[in-house]
Amino acid sequence: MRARLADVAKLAKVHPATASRALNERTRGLVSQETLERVTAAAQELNYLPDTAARSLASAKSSTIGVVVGDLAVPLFAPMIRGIDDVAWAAGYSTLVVDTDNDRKRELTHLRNLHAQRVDGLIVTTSIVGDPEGPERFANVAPTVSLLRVAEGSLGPEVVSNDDQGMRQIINHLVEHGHSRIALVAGPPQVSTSLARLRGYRNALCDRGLEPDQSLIATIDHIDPDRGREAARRLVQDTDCTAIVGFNDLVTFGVLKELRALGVRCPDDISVVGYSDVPTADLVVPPLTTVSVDHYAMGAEAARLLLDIITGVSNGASKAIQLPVRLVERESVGPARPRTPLR
Amino acid sequence: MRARLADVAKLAKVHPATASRALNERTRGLVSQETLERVTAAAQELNYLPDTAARSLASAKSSTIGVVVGDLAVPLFAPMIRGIDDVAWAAGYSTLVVDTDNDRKRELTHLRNLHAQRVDGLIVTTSIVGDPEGPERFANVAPTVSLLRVAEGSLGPEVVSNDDQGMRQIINHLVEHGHSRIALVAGPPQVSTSLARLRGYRNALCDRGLEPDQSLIATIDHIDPDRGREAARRLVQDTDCTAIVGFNDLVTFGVLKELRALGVRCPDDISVVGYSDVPTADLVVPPLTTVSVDHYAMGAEAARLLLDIITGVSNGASKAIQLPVRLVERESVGPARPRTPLR
DNA sequence: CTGTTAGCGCCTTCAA
DNA sequence: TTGAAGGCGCTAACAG
Repeated sequence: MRARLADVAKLAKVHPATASRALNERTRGLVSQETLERVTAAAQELNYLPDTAARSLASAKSSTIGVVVGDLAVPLFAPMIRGIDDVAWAAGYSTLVVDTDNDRKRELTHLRNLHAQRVDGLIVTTSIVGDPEGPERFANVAPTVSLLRVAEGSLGPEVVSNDDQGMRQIINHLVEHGHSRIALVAGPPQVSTSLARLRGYRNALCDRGLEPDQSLIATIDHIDPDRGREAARRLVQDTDCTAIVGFNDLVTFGVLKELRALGVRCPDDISVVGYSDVPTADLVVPPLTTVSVDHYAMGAEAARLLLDIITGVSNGASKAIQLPVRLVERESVGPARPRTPLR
Repeated sequence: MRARLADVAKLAKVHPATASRALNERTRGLVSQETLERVTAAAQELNYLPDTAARSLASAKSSTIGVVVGDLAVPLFAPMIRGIDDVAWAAGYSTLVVDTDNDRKRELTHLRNLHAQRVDGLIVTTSIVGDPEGPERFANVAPTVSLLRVAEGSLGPEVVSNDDQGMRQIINHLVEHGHSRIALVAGPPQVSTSLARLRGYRNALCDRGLEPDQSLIATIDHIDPDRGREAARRLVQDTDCTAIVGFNDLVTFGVLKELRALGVRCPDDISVVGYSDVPTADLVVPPLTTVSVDHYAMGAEAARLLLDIITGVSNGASKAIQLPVRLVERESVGPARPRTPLR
């Protein structure tokens, strides 16, 4: 059978309580150097691993944080989770990630489980804009940090990328290549990043003295390459745009595909820019110019923020962190070439 | 404060033990219909959620299975994890997935944690061929099912895809298009799928009366698009191959990219086939013909197998499940056109 | 079918 | 600095 604390204590010839103190980071200071060594040695020898269940029960904390993700298949989550993991682990916390498949019912079930696990905190990437009970549902389980997507309006702690900056970089880059008819494939409005990027797009255009033209904005209701294709078709057929900015890389892949299907060359006829810099962005044709977001850093930052809140270092009230982004120039942007709508 | 079992019991006017029985799937039969209803109602009313830690401690089982993954960013893991999740949940088990970043030290740390969590079982996707202590390291923690990759030689339960069938389909497809000089970018030999696909390739060629030619096999030491590029260059320059089969889609994306860089058209000059059918496989140029593996099903199957072992339904001894695969024809394969090495 | 009685393995007061 | 005692919330025998 596995070694228990009592076994370690016996081997070290101390009381279990003392062994406990020696083995716990936080209480280690209460123990003499010598016993500490004896206990540590004994634990090592017996290959002792504290039982997390017992520990949670006794200490009334799980040392676990829950991570709620909408779709693990979205490539940006992998680095993000690693970022979370790394700082959580360093602080002695485990991480429990659940994939809701973007399904409300699944989310609820998972949330119940996280609740039952008594997670000490929550990192949520599935916030919906304007969802009134959303934030509460999470906060009801444990202190929550919103990551990537936010509810907009709730004032909880959050970590997002600086989409205003990102859009500005894109627009500047495009304008420098002579573009002035710049179209946007805007994401679904219930996703906060859609709004943030749309705002950034408008602001950046204005800053450059360009009038935002509503007809150049194609809004999609689903983050999917096919919606990107449809949007691109409309844009190419109905407008004289010389550049298309996609909501994110995935959608932009669809844009690229449709352009090809339409016989429109990129970047010769139309320039294209994505957003996120997913790993395959430089594998498509042409390699996609896009905005690189440091998802690992975002995850790490969110974990740090959450741990500060959990441990009481910060109350986290309405602390909002915005991480910088960076334009990655590849081959999908070229000089503007004036064109007329296809039909 | 949160409701405890005692609160529910009091409200339902029964003993806590009875409430416990009523609330547990397995012991529910031991309780009268009427008390069951009372207890359920009380639990509902108090919004009772059993404390998993206490439950684990008392029952000496965590109802949790650990999933060890090498790199969450690899797209096939998302559906796989969902498959695992779905059947695990249905059986009342939670799932704890850890990303080892393909790093041995990280794997060890995570394994320690899973051990401390007292996971009831393990699904491992990071098995290394010929690693003698590998299987033991895992088995030491909990009953283990190998998924996707196996250690080859250990006789534990495992779930893999039928790579022999997959390769056969690819080779047949290619032969039907007139190819006979078919090259293979073989994966790293410590990965079991590399070996399985290599075997499948050889077998399929033989079946078609084609002599396997060692010079047509380029082995890479890392699963990475860039290695795919290098391999493709060698193959194109040094051999007269008219088709290239990649170890998996990611590597094959690199092959495609290199062909383009070399001015070799696909599929006009050289046909290309991938493996796995990742979501972006039809977004590249040309859309990639590849073998579709049902990763969701693989995950589900693995979870089922593991649960059978945990619950004693099966001893699982050397049970090996092979899931069928299916060729997805897109646009990267065309008729063979004889060619000479580029140099 | 239900109540009683003991812990599960650990942490955390309290005293010494 | 260490030992003693109690309990975290639940399940699992065993009676009844």
